[in-house]
Amino acid sequence: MATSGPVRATSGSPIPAKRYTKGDRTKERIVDAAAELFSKSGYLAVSLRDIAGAAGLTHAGALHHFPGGKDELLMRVLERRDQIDADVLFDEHLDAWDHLDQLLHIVERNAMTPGLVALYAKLSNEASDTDHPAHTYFRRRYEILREHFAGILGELAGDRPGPRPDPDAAAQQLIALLDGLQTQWLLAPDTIDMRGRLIDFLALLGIDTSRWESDPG
Amino acid sequence: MATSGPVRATSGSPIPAKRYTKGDRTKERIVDAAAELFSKSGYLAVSLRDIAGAAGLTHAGALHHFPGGKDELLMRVLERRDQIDADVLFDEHLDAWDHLDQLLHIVERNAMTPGLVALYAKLSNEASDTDHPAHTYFRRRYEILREHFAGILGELAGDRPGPRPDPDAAAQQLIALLDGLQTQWLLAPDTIDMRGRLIDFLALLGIDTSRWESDPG
DNA sequence: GTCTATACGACGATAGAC
DNA sequence: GTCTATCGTCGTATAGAC
Repeated sequence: MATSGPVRATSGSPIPAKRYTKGDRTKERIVDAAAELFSKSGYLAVSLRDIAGAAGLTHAGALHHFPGGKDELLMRVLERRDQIDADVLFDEHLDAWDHLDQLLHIVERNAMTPGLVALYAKLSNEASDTDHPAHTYFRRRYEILREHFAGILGELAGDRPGPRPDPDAAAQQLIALLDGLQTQWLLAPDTIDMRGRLIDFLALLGIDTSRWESDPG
Repeated sequence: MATSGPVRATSGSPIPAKRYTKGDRTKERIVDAAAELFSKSGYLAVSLRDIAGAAGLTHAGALHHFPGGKDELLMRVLERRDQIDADVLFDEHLDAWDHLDQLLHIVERNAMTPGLVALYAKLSNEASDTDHPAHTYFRRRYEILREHFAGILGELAGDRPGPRPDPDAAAQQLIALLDGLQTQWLLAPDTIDMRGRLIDFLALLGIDTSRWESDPG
């Protein structure tokens, strides 16, 4: 970190905050277009030419900004979305109950953005191949989520009597339930109430779910 | 069904059990190759030329036997595998406890065939697109599974006291858990004990899991 | 009925001109 | 920074040899 600044001694201009070049704006346009098209049609059905066209250039032009090609573009879309969730999930000022509230909110929002949910669902399974471009990304993602929910569930389990289930195992189950519900919901949206099944599961864990009993207002 | 037999009157030979033509054998070789390649690399990464090559002919030759192309080949692979599971899952001579035993066995077998598990996991999420070749297949598959486990869980819930959860909702949760555990297990096999987490969940439902307490012998 | 040869359009990707 | 041109591969389709 100590060497990140410009150090050219002979030049009078230290190359300062030349933020937001034309290329940066183009990059953003491309990622915007990619996010919208991926959300609507998934990853595989969208071509680089489609994305570039929606952003107003050719596919070769887009490749100049994202040398990694379609894969890199995908990662940028994922990271941007993840940042939003991370901000609400990992707010350290919140307690365990607030964190569960946030989870409920994310589930409710997901139910309104099937495109992006489908993208994540497809990718998290494609990425099981070790050499998939998003493999380490998803491995790490699940690791973090598991740790996060294990902490929350462990905290809440302390509130009540009875046998104490392993919080890490419960976190694995919770995440698995969320993913699996999405699979069924994407296939047949009308038959699956993701929010309801999540609350059911929390109740099975012995958590007081009365605060979420009625439908979201 | 009444018209399935040969009816040629003038010929002395009624074209009887001329089973297993050369084409049938070729068909089988192609499906075998497709199953192996799909299991190893998924559906999308495998080309029709790869499959045909592994079966010893050109891609055009394979298209003669499967005019539906790659899609039809996929369905044949899925149907063949499903037949095996269906035989053990839907045996009407078994009671609810036996059915859960069968489920445990399938989970244990799955833990030894990651390729095929990965194929199913990827496909069931790809197939969320309405026009995917396997969409209706998976929709129906989940419908059947849900009905199956709802019956089992409803039966077992009757055995014990306390509040009666909706069997259909519990079945959705059970299937979701199985799918979601697979996703995590495929990404990081060492960190996930699918059998253990399944038993945990059954215990949460109030089912006596003492019969599965120790590791499989 | 079984299969090869060949061609089409679209894809991801690269090289090099402007 | 963006383009055109080009490559190899994909799924698919058709004609015709055997």
